[in-house]
Amino acid sequence: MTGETMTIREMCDMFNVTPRTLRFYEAKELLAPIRQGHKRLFTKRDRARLTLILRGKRFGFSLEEIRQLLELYDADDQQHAQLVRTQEIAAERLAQMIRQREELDDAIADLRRQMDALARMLAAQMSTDHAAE
Amino acid sequence: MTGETMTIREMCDMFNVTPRTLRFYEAKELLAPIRQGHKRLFTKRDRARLTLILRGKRFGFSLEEIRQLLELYDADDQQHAQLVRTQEIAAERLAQMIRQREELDDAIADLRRQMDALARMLAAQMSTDHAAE
DNA sequence: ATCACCCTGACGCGGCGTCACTGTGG
DNA sequence: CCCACAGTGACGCCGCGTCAGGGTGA
Repeated sequence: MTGETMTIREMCDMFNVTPRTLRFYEAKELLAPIRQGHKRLFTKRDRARLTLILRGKRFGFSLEEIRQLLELYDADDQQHAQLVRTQEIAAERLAQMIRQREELDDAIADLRRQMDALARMLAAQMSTDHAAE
Repeated sequence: MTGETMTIREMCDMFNVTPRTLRFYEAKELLAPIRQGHKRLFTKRDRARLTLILRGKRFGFSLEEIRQLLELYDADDQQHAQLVRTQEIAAERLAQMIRQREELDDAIADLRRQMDALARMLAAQMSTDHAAE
């Protein structure tokens, strides 16, 4: 809280994650907080990386894939080749997400059909023996 | 293959799952194949249950939830209360799936924006020093 | 001495994949 | 005798949650 670095608590509050998550990301080499004694101190760099990590997760990348993307991103200069590679990877992910969306739509339509069938069974029951109750 | 029962291979081919999956479902008490010696033989009942299991998975139910639904479904007579309960559970699932779809849509839109930004960076690069290459 | 927070193991879950090894029928 | 298939453990993966137990500073 010297303005520069943050404790684990502050990070958690800022990004809405748990301490366990931050420690896990460190173990997986996604973050690299410095130490004050045995305590972690998260730098601006960690903040930037965590932002990218959480964004990557929303897109459905695995942590290992995210680690590799961060590596690309980390090379001092944004080389042409790296940007192109990133673009390819993103395009693949997008395609998968779109497929996923189609499957989800199908499943939703299917579930609605099942629910309709259920509703019909209930209606049929009502109009027979259970009607007197 | 006496027409009545099927071997694990036949089941796998029919439902497009692996032997490991069928054994796992048995361990979780979702299926209950009979035995011929030490070999499994899957009955018509197993086929019906597996159909429901795979359908449940598409809807995003956990195997444990599916087990409970199969229990309801198994009670000899389709009691009114059971159907109503099933309807409630299905409605909750449907709501979750719809939320999930919204999140997915947001993520897709977000990824597209990121990709646009990337494309602009590449375009900017092209129009400067790398243009000569 | 208490309290609040930090730390480090280590195990658990869900849904299987993947060995390694042992029958068994043809 | 061999091969293809069946079986049973048991461990691995991913992304953490959740203890248990110990340290540290106010």
